[in-house]
Amino acid sequence: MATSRKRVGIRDVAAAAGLSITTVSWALNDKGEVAPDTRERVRRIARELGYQPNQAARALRTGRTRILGIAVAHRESAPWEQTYLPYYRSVVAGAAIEAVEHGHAIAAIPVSPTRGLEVQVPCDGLIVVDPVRNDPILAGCRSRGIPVVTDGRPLDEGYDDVPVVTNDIAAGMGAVLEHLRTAGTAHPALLSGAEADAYTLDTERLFRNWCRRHDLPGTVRRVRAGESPVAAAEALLDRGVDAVHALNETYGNALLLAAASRGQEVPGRLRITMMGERDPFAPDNGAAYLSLDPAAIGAACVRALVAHLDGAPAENVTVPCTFIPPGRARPAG
Amino acid sequence: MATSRKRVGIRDVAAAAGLSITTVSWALNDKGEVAPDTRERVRRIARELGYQPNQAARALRTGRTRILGIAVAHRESAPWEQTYLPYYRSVVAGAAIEAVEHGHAIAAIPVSPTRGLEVQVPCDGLIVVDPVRNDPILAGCRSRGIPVVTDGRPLDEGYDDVPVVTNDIAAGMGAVLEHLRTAGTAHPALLSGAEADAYTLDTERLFRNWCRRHDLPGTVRRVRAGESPVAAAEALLDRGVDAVHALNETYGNALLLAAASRGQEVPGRLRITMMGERDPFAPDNGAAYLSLDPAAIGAACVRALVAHLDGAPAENVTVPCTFIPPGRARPAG
DNA sequence: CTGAAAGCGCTTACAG
DNA sequence: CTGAAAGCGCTTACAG
Repeated sequence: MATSRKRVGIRDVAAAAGLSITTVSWALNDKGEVAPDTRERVRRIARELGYQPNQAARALRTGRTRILGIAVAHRESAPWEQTYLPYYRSVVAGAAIEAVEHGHAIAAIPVSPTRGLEVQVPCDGLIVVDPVRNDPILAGCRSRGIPVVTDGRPLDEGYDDVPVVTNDIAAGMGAVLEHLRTAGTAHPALLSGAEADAYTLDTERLFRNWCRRHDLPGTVRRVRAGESPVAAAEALLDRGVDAVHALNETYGNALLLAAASRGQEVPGRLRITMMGERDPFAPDNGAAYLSLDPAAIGAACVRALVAHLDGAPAENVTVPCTFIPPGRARPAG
Repeated sequence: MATSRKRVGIRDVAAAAGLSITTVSWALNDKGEVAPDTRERVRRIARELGYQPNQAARALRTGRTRILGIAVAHRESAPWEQTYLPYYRSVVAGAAIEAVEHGHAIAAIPVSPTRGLEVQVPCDGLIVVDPVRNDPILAGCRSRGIPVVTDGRPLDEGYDDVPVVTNDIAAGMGAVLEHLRTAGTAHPALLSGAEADAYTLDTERLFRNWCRRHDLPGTVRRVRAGESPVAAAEALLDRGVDAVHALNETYGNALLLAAASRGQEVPGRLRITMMGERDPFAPDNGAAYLSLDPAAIGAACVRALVAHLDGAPAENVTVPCTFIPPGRARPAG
């Protein structure tokens, strides 16, 4: 028998059940008033026929696609691949898993640095990761009326109505700096980046304020675009610092490498801390970690965006980070 | 002036240009025959009005959504978070970037282990990562006629028409085992996993065959579901092996941890190799890496799927992996 | 070269 | 409780 390869639609279900498509739609979507046994019968037939509603048609009709986009602001910048990508990947993974719980899916939205946002994907709202100064993505969403949630505070004016999910950098940096102070640092430093996002700026500000408060000579060194993180780390160590916090794992690993090449033991005369995800099964490398939990951030972004789409007022969320001192995972002895 | 918040549609563009929507659609999509200056004028007006075509309507009409789904087979298994997730994340990232080049977007498709595939996202095709035995996702796509590309060979029968993208495990394991043989191993081992996918099975087979060929006592130890990788690694080291290859970074790191707790130097009496992405800026940990390049895999999957959707015959792709001996990234001296 | 009209597959007032 | 019909915003034969 030549089974037609055409997809079964709501009409086919209606015909098989001897009902109108209205009743089928209502029975399947728990809308309107349908006799209980009719509802059951329709569902059974739909299942037997393998009916899958055409989501494009549904989206056209209802105006909701149940797709949430996720976009990274400084996607095309040179250091992105090594530094921000792992974080971004984890945010996406966390968002994707959480989205399922709310009946949504996550789509990665391409952002062209030249042409800006090109939302060819029909999505109900957008998660913008690490917005930068004069962010073209935020501007694009604003002008098109696309609901937005950001991971990281927008730096531009006029986005007070946007729900923001942030890492608790203040508490996290507090833990890091307290750790360094307890270890007796006399010359702390920060290996920072050139990207102008709230995370970078806040980290630098918190570091500087803390140094001022404790009357310590704090050095902030930014890895320039295109510069090797290892070269920057070596330059920093040559200035005689005794404790360095790194903005991300790439910079932190570069510091470890630079320290090793100079024979500086970590943690010893030199302390290294970094933002990053510590693999609990990896051997100790001497560094302390400030774990950001990007998957939790992604999940929080989804919850905030779904609530926003449902008309809830914008509410900001702060996700705690965890300080992991060196040697935590090393087994006793 | 009370600017209506309604989205501007093709009708608005047509009205502003004094043309029919047909001409507007053709001018914007480079279809049909439109006078060159008419085309330009339409485009300018569309730009001025900020017209963004409704993708749901377009998808309903054309039957193509320009969305590619990506799903992981054993998503819900317990060890997934630690072992497969990083790989999967990188595949998704690579796929997302490549998809842009082809005018498509990537959507993460949720897979319920109980209810199987629930494609609520309207996608033109699906990338299935690491299909397992009796894979419900593949079966779901088959029955619904959704075009598929897999990362990793399907284990089930009847998917000969599916394009497959694979890591060149054979060459990669060849490099790993040659490295171990040169180092003089007398008792090699493999720390493997319980997941029945082609990658795991092929790795085990290649290892066993090689041991047989070289007349060496090869030990294969599988980390059981729920078992601590570190405990498994310790149990393996207690059997007096002198070289271990780990299926992934989690297991590799567990081996490093177990070796450290036993005071076994790596690489020394004990050699450790693992599949995984070596951070070029991380200090040497003594292990050798077989780098899989998951981002390249993701990109290759997208290219294969797009070609498949365009009617090209199924063609398999093998992505090379790179062997990185220990100490590669350590600076001289 | 341009336009009027059909229709993609749904959901949802509205009428019985 | 059920059905006939409108319409979401596009693309595309078809007719001029």
